[in-house]
Order: sequence, then structure tokens, then C-alpha cells
Amino acid sequence: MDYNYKDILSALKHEGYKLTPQRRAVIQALHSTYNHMTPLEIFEKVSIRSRNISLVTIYRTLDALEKAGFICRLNLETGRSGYLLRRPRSHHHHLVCSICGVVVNIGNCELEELEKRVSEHTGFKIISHTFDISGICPECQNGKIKTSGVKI
Amino acid sequence: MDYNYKDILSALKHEGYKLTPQRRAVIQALHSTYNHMTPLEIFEKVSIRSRNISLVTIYRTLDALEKAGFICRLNLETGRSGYLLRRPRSHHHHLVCSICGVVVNIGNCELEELEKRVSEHTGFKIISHTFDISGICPECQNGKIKTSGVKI
DNA sequence: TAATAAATGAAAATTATTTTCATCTATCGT
DNA sequence: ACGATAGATGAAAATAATTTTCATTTATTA
Ligand SMILES: [Zn+2]
Ligand SMILES: [Zn+2]
Ligand SMILES: [Zn+2]
Ligand SMILES: [Zn+2]
Repeated sequence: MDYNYKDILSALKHEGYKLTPQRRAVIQALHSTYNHMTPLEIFEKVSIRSRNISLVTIYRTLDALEKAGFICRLNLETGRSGYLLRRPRSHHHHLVCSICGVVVNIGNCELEELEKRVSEHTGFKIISHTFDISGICPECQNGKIKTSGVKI
Repeated sequence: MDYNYKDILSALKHEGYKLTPQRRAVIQALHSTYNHMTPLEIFEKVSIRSRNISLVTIYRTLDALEKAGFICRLNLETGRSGYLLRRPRSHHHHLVCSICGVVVNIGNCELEELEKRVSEHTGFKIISHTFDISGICPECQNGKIKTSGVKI
């Protein structure tokens, strides 16, 4: 089952966060797309509608949302961070288009078995794993590039 | 089959790079450990033996080594980069100790099959994948912490 | 040994992110 | 609705990683 805009607002409030217009705007921006966005991109997107937010607040809001588990952070190849709304509640991974930045969630992670074998073989106590796939989405394969800049 | 110090020197030379003392020192530092290191850590390590290198040169040497395929770059959780000598020539992944930073190479990547299924399911043309595991190595589980700072 | 393309280092520039601190405001109890 | 207050915001400065610039040095090759 997926999170949605209302879920996030009420859960945030429940966790003691205030529902400011700035936070609503950031959540709304994340909710409006399946693309990942950097803090700066979110700032630009939000600033189109209201000049009423600063980049610092974007950073702080993303921190809060990440701590509360409502967004996924991508470690971009550039060394920067990309964020997107966390839609599946359960453990999952990301398939990211290198051209337009769209993200498809990959569920049914089958890596626990591999983890177990690695653990037995090395003696490591496993904490976590990361797994990301990059590729070209069908639309970009057809040349229908939707965004201007090259992502990732 | 694994790369070693001499392989790298001669291959670098073959690719047109000059073998400067600074480059030798960086390669030597990477070769001397199975831990990953940040550029700054490499700088500090190399600087103990000779005051004859600057941090900029570390960055430039790491760029060259990465382009030439002789080192692996880890996207650390902190958003910084960690580097280590690339020992297996073939496609592989990394199991990293969160405490001491030691890295174990995981060969026999079995993710191509998963990639194929994802591709069929989403229509994406797959370019690449990343897969990293973090955990606690046997020595750190026993409290034998070798390095001072917490890595990753 | 001389020529030269490449490499180096110091310093400045760039960029992402975080911190500081004074001001503002969402929320809650009255 | 009103006032108190903890928490949130924004401007500006601070931090930190990385890259660029440019004058000087050096590994390589003939
Ligand atoms: Zn996700
Ligand atoms: Zn997984
Ligand atoms: Zn490796
Ligand atoms: Zn793989």
C-alpha cells in the first residue's frame, strides 16, 4: 500500500511537526511527480508558485521528511542527493532514467538470500544493502525527452 | 585474476600517464590496505612519509585512476567519496564494514537475471546497477577496532 | 642533454550543505 | 477568538568538498 499526500500531512502532524505552508509546498512538489529532484530543483519548482520559501527550508524539510520515512534519498552519481516521495511503504529499490530522471519503484527485493550467503561466507553481520538500477525509460528511448537537463 | 601494484604502474604508463612520485605514492597507499579511504585520508596517509604532495594532486590522481579503471569509488552514506584499489578485474560489488571501513569484494554478481526481468517489466533499457552491502566485520564484532574514527 | 607536453602546487573559485541568530507563526489551552 | 510558546523560518555567514587557474616544475623521449 502506498503513502499519499494526506497520509504524510497527518502523520507528520502526529509526530509533532507543524504543518507550515512551506512544508506543504515541498510535499506537494514531491507528490506531483515520479521524478527525483535535488533540493535546488525542489526550491525552483516551489518558488514558481510562491516566492515564500528559502532553500534552507527545503533542506530542513527534506531532513525531517527523510527522518520520518516519507521520502527516499538517491545518492546521485554526481555526489549530490536526489529526493522523491516514498510511495511503497515496504523495502524497495529504484530504477532511474538517466535522461529524464523518472523513477520506477522496484518491489519484491530478492536480495535477502544473497545477503545471507554473503554473511555466512565472510562472517560479517549484515546491516543493510543498497541496490539501484539506471537505464533509459521507454519515453526517452523514443526521443520524447520531457525535461531539459540531463539528470544523474 | 586481480590487479596488483606493478600492473597498474605499467598500464598507467602505457596509457600515456607519467609515473610521478606523487602518483606512485597514491597507488602505494591504496595498495597497502583493503579499507576504503577518502581523498583527505589518502592525503594524510601519503603525507606521513613525504611532505611532497598536495591534496589537489590526490584528487587529480584519483580521477585518472578511476578513468583508467584501477580503483573503485564508493558513494559513502555521508555523500562523500571513498576509494579503494580495484582488485578483481571483473564486475563485482562491495561489502563494507561500517566501523573500520574494511572492504570485501563480492564476485559472482547474480543480478543480471533480475535486471532482465525488470527490463521486460518496465520497458527500460538497462544501463547499469549498483549494489553495496554494509555490515560489521568479524574483527569489529569482537571489539578489536583497528581504526580510530567511525567510517561511513 | 634539450625540448616539450604533462603534472604539480598555491591560491582562488565554485558548489553543496549546515549553522547562527533574530524574527515569525502554527498550535494549543484558555 | 486570544495569548503563550515551542518550534519554524530566512538572511547571512560558516563549513567543507571539490574544481579551476595559472605560473612553475618535471618525466619522458629523442
Ligand atoms: Zn523509493
Ligand atoms: Zn533490497
Ligand atoms: Zn571493487
Ligand atoms: Zn552486479
